[in-house]
Amino acid sequence: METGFNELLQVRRQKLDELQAKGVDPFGGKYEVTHHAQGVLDGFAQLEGQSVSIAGRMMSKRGQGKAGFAHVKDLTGSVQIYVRLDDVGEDTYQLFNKLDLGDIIGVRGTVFKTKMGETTVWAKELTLLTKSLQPLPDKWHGLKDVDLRYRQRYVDLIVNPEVQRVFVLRSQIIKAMRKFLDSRGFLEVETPTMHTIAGGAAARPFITHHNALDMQLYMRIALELHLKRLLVGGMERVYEIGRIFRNEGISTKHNPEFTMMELYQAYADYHDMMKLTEEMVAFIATETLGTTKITYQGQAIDLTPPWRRITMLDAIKEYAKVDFNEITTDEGAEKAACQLGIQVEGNPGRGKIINEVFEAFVEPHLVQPTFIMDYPIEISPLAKRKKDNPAFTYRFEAFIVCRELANAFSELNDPIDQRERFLEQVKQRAAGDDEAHMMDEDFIRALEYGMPPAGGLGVGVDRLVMLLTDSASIRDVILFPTMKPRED
RNA sequence: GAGCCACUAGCUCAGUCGGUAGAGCACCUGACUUUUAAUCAAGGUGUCGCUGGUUCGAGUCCAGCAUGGCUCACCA
Repeated sequence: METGFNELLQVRRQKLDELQAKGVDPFGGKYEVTHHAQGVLDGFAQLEGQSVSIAGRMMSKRGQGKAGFAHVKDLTGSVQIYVRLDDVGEDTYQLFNKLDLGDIIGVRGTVFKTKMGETTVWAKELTLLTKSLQPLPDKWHGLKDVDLRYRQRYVDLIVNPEVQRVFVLRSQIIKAMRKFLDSRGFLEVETPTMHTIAGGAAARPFITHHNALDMQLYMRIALELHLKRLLVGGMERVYEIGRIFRNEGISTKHNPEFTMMELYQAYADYHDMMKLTEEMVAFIATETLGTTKITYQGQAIDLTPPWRRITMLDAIKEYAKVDFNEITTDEGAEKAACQLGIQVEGNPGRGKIINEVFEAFVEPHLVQPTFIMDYPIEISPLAKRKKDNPAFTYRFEAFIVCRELANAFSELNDPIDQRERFLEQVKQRAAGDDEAHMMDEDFIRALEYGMPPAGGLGVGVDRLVMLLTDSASIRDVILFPTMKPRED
């Protein structure tokens, strides 16, 4: 036997050896499952006295000498089994006696209700399907250690039922999103995750290397530029749900890799995108939760369309009592920000100052779903310029519980303007802003072939899942969040 | 990247003034043929995150480091 195990691990390995010595396969094979736990509970009226076979992990055991009870947990829930020496025979009863919490078993038996009124499977046969060699966490307190929960998510899923619920919901949310978009004629596509130019967003990329080509590659930071190339190619409605990677800080709202949905619709504008956003979120909520009225961390949120629409400047006027319509110079903007108590470093310019004022004074109020419209051009290098005010763009972000949920615009399809915007970004990059965009000549060339006017939308899928599952941390909606390795 | 906090048995947690390391669950042995956080009796589990320092003596005090959590910065 291997050494260096603590007593608990040694005992389980010893049991494994004993089972094998008796000819029992502790890591068995196929098992005919006719019912799930919840199905047995729900179907009691029809199933009483009938034979069922279930399989799952034994989570509790109460021996009573020559009989005993246990709970078997599967994907749907857990159901009690009743094992009696008289019914299963000496060998099987010995096996049952030796079972550990965490072992995976198959049980065939008849459905009945105990004296205490619990629907239970009265075992006629019991089969060990997988011996568990590691002890489970405390059956009452579960696994609380957050570090361990994320590192050993498999254990978290076994012992904390609400965790499983979140990830089932996540799957349903994404399914509902696809259903909504497919029904509106959007085509799902896949574009490269490794880019020669990391574009489409302001973010630091991960850098990797291709050996055979001996070249540097970036993990994508957005889906945008490839999807827009597809509009040029004539794919009028496209979307992608995909992983993107940003080499930035980790927090309860940020994981280095996360899931984004982006879509592009030819001949639409950002008003269409607002309508689509609110309808899609409402659809997903209804489909998965059965309602558009939800609670997030104790706050009541109403996702029912239409959502509030307000321009960034009007919102600032409302919450900060400053009208940037009347402040047209960089100097004036800087002065106004100073008066509001915002530190301005360098010469960020009016647009970035407006955005900082917005973040400080408006964002904390955006609890209910709100579209903030018309972002400054300086921070929107891929959005179409407003006809009546070229300092702003046809861009909006959707906010819920003070967080950005979606970002969208009427897409810039003027290649000459786009080149100038990229050049401005390149200048900022040269000045030390390593989150500024890179020049993408091929994207410009694509626009020169002609991209139809279009609306585009990006939705942070993880944040949507957080909202709909009432999760406080992004790590609670990502199965295996990024963690530093621990010295074991 | 900065500040604060946490880290003790497989899990959840106590640990007083610096003086031989504790409980519940889990585990082991026994009793119990409708229990349900089953119960009853008996058993003992440990690199007190790591490395140093102070001290006759450190889980406890001090310093550094690791990992995590929260807040902030960056960002979505």
